[in-house]
Amino acid sequence: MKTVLVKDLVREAAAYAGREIEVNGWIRNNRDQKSLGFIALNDGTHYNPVQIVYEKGQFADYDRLARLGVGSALTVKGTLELTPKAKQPFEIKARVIVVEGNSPEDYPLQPKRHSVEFLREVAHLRPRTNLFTAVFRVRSLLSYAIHRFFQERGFIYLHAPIITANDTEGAGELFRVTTLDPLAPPLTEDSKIDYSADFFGKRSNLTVSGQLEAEAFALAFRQVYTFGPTFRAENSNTARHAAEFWMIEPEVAFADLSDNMKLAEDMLKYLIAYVLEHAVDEMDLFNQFVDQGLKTRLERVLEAEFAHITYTEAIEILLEADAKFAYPVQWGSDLQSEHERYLTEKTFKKPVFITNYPKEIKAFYMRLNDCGKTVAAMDLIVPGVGELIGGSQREEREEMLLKRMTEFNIHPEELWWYIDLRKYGGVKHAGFGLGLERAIMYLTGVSNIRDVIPFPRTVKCCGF
RNA sequence: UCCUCAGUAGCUCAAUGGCAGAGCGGCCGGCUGUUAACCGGUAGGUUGCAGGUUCGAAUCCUGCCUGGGGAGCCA
Repeated sequence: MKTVLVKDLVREAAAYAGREIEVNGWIRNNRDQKSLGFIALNDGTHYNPVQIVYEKGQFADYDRLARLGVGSALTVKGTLELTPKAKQPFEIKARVIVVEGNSPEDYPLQPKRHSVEFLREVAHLRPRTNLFTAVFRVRSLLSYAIHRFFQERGFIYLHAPIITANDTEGAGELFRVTTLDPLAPPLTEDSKIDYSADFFGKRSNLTVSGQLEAEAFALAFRQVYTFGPTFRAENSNTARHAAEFWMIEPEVAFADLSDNMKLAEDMLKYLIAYVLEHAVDEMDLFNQFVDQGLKTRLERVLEAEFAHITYTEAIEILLEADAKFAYPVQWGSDLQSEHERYLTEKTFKKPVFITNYPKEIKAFYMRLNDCGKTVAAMDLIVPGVGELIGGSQREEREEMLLKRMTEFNIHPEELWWYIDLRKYGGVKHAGFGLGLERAIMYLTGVSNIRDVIPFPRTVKCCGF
């Protein structure tokens, strides 16, 4: 007999009504009475478990079935019966129950609410809980939706390298990649580590961004995006930072900053709509147990035009704000978390693009505006999460790029190929970075990044 | 890295200087088709670790460890 998946039963229960079927899965809950018992069995294909009914008259080993623990794996053969008056739309009246894998009484998950902190300690079992089932199904759906969005628009998917020797971007601390013996590395004449003897013949590290490589491909394919793991060795201990996370970085040739923002807004709305449509049960769970304003907020975002303000306007709003900030507001300083939160949660109550930041507080590759004081950068900040997207129009003028690199103390010879892109058919182009995990947090209301990554890597934490 | 709060049964928590407890889960029993079922019984503790104050410490003090929240940095 072919095993039927619960997701198919849910979709066309009537077609299976009265028929003998086989299902298998793991026990979420098992309760027995004098003459019959009920098992909630989750087979991994659907948010909801299927109810298995077993009757004493049918099973010689009824007492043993009644004692099966949560987490046990079963194969069940029986008849599907529609139960329109009950909480569940259908159930399976069992004829045969085979115990595939027992789960003893020390199984950590109970049929009750657990704290997310406890569940992090059993990261190998937490995907069997309602919350994490929902989170990781949404993570998968969202990843697919991201590919769909870009592929539908003709973007080329670029696999940017994971190991690089670009030591110049300054986006956080780097994880060194080396095959040298840490106890006895080869030394140069002046007693420094001789990286010319290392695997790549130079210092190398895990990527902190695929953007520079994406620019090269954008100037060949016009529209590209990267989607892959990114690594930062920053000693930051917050609910929004991980050492290993996934980033999406579109890059578009012949595009300026306003094209860039249009793309970001279209993308975010597409992703929200996709998840609301394809993860109905999961979104209901988040809305009920995690963040009660979630669905309403996301639905409003779909209809709203995102706000657009310049950095200078943001400073003016904050200076006039009726709020006390721990950090002073002044033109030239970067916006603090509290400032961003005020703008997106109090002033606008929706996503806000902030553009044209002072050149001193942004990266060297961002295009200098005509005023000479600001660069064509944009950050998208959203309620609850803060910065979700950071991007810019890139500096396509070779002379200007070299000048900016000098200001940032970056040696041109280390990025000779990046400068070449300006020399040979350089055009205006723009792109941005979206943190996948931040997007999941925004879409689910889950407030800790460790709870949207299957096996999170953070400072002092690399278990599993 | 800084600030801050917490750590008591498998889980969630109570006990604030004087006998270490409850709910859930586990185990045993009962039960009308249950829905995180319900009812009864029962087992389960080096109160994070080390030291100190005290007649007496889960409770007060010091150090360390672990975790949460916030900040910096950023996505």
